[in-house]
Amino acid sequence: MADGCGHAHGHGHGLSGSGLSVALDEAEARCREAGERLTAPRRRVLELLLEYGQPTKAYDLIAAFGADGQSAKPPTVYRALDFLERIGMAHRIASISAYVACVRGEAAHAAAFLICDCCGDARELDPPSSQPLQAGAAAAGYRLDRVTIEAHGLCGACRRS
Amino acid sequence: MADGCGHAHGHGHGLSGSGLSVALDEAEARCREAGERLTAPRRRVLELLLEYGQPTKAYDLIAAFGADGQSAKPPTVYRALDFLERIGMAHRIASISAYVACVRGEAAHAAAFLICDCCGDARELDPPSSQPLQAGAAAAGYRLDRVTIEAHGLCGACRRS
DNA sequence: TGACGTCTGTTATGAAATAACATCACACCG
DNA sequence: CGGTGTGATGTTATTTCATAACAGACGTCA
Repeated sequence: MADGCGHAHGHGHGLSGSGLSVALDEAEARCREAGERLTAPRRRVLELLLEYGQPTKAYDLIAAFGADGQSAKPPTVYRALDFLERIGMAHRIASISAYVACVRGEAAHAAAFLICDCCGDARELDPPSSQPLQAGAAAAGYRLDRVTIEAHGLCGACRRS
Repeated sequence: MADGCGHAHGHGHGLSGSGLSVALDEAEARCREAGERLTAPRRRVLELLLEYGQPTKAYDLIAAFGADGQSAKPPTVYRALDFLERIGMAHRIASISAYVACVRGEAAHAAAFLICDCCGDARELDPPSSQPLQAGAAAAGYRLDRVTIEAHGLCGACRRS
């Protein structure tokens, strides 16, 4: 978490309790529909991401993976993250090397993030129309596959303090 | 360079010879105007980026840094990259952990990239209007600072082969 | 000329991600 | 039911990417 601004961080918007269970069960159902399996490690990583509700480092997930305080091995978590990303239940925010859960119902989709450089929190937006970008891509001969927008700045809470 | 598509890569658009010298001299002039110094390591890193003309890994720059085949130490290159990025003469493309020179005349600016997942080449576009994004940010209470768009896909050459 | 800010050189370490391979679980089909 | 193939996991090790920390050099401006 980028710091240096002297105020409380970690504003909590994560799921817990029944909200978490429900979200996980829905995720499992969505996977089944898509012919995919939400296996134990995948489910566990998704659970952690949903609990945290903010961009989380892969190694934090690795450290928190075991219910008993045991770490996972890196590939376990990275593979789960790849899976979740592939089916659109998580995103990687490359500019901060972190991962967030995504509750949108779509498979891998374009994503836009507002990222607070102070508290490290992020908010996912509906991406603005990619039409101008598509036009630019076509003009350059490119065929686009996936687009990510990462917008850095300060969130309201950090801006005011 | 992401590969696996069985055809030639490394389509060459880099600077060399007098074009390179001119670009470097211009860069030096622009720095001076801005009250910044294009010191030797900074100039060398910019030179390498301009020569390559495509996204380049930091450690490739490190390896190529010395004219005599000697490597630089990582901080030397990372500091130069930070500087070049700060004044808008280079960009980091986070999704592929690579760096590119930028010849636009503006200080640190929003950037949009088309990135070919096959040959690893990238093209910088004028970013589409950030207005919808700014609106979303304002609604969420964010004040934006810098925005990067990274669009992955296939370039014309790779798509056809 | 001396004090300050900035940049550099260097050593060392930390953080992020993947390679490679053996093993396991499951669906499908004969 | 048992074989077969595909995909997922467990495990060890390594690679790749980036920064911390500190000493010394350089320029500049009072």
